[in-house]
Amino acid sequence: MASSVEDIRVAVDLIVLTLRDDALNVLLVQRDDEPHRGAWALPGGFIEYEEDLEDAAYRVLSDEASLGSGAVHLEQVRTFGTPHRDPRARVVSVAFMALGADLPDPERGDDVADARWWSVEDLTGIELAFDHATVLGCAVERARAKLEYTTLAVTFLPEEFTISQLRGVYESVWGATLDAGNFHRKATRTEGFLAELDKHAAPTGGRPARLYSAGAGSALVPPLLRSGQ
Amino acid sequence: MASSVEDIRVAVDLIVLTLRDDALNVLLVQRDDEPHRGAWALPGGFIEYEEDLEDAAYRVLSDEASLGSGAVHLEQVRTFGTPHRDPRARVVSVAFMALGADLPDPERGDDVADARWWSVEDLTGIELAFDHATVLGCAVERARAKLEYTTLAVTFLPEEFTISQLRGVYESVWGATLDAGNFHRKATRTEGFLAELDKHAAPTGGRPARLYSAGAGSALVPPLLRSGQ
DNA sequence: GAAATAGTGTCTCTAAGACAGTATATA
DNA sequence: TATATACTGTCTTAGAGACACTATTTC
Repeated sequence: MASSVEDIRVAVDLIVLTLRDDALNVLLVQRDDEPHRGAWALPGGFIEYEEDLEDAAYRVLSDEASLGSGAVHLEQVRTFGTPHRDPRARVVSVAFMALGADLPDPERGDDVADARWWSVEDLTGIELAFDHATVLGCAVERARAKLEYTTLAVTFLPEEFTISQLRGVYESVWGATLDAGNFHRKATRTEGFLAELDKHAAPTGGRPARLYSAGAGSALVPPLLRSGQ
Repeated sequence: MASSVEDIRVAVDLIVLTLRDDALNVLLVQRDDEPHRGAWALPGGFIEYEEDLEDAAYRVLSDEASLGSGAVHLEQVRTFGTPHRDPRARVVSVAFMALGADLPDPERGDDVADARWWSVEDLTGIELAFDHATVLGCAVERARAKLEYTTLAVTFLPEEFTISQLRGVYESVWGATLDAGNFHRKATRTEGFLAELDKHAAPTGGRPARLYSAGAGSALVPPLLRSGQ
């Protein structure tokens, strides 16, 4: 039987990123079915006929990752649709990146043998199902790049945070060390990045740090570039 | 009859951009069928079962826009898939942006009443078919942003070009005026942007300009920011 | 010669990086 | 007191913007 356009399926794949122990982590599920049974994969699922792409992404987040929509920033990354990327059928998959703070350990969802957080760094060498290594790499690079010229870093932090925590986001995601003093000046003097609160964090063996929340802006002008490090 | 996932179709839409008379132009086709008969739309088409997304984009470029693949830079922008964006069926459309130099006037393709270049600026106020105004806006903003931190501007120019022509690309796409002297210094001293040729352009009433070709780099470090204008 | 376009020099100002110094907590 | 963390000040340097100046062509 010749396959035709009616056999093309549309899916969403999710790259759920959070910080755990100062390392960028991604949520993967272990496949319970062929193909790639037992391999780790990005959570994903087919879209329904009357469902927006974003809604499908939130549904997968809830079903496969047991994460509510409240605490995450969701953003489309790219669409992957090369024939035979899924051996069963032609699947065109829209990749979404979801960023959140302190995301919980996932419960095991449907059609999934296991689900857990992986440090992105530890994943080099581990083979993922389908083309998910490419998809993951694409999303991680997007996140790294967007820290430079947007306020995206705050989505990895709780509502209230310190400058040190914010610097920790940059250091963890970029895998670089930043000068604490210079970062402090840059973060506090870039308009729209932060909103200063009249509160301080509980001290951790030193001077208590002032708390901030996310500012009104979304662009960082001028940007906070990696290159100069 | 209830619609199901078998009725979802995947398409590509093309935002073909070039410069004509120092203005950013986009190629639009006039629809010959309902819905939106007579309205102007982005060229697009459904993907085939064994066809990569990029290949489908090149096919549409050739069929509907009568443009070969040689002279364009093709890049995925975003995927649009909100239900009812096409009233006939559920269509998930992957938007591709195609940039080229001196693209010719299109011949009229199949299923199309007319096809022509529009100045992007002149299009404000004109209603496009489907959600194509949003798609176009998304692509134009992407192109504008990528001029800042990539060498994408050279894709709007022929193989050999002058610094003035390159500055003209920035000025046309951004709709801004740049200082000629400062731009010259920035362009020639940013590593990887340009390759100096041992040739000069024919003079146009002044000192003949040196010719350059695209350099080996794709990133502009440090970037050439709009914000400071 | 004037006019037009190309390209360079120079001054100022912003902001990044290096790093020393100060502030405020705990032990 | 020492130590740890948070923050601020200062110096140097890179690079952007403003703009004057020189270079090379056509008319």
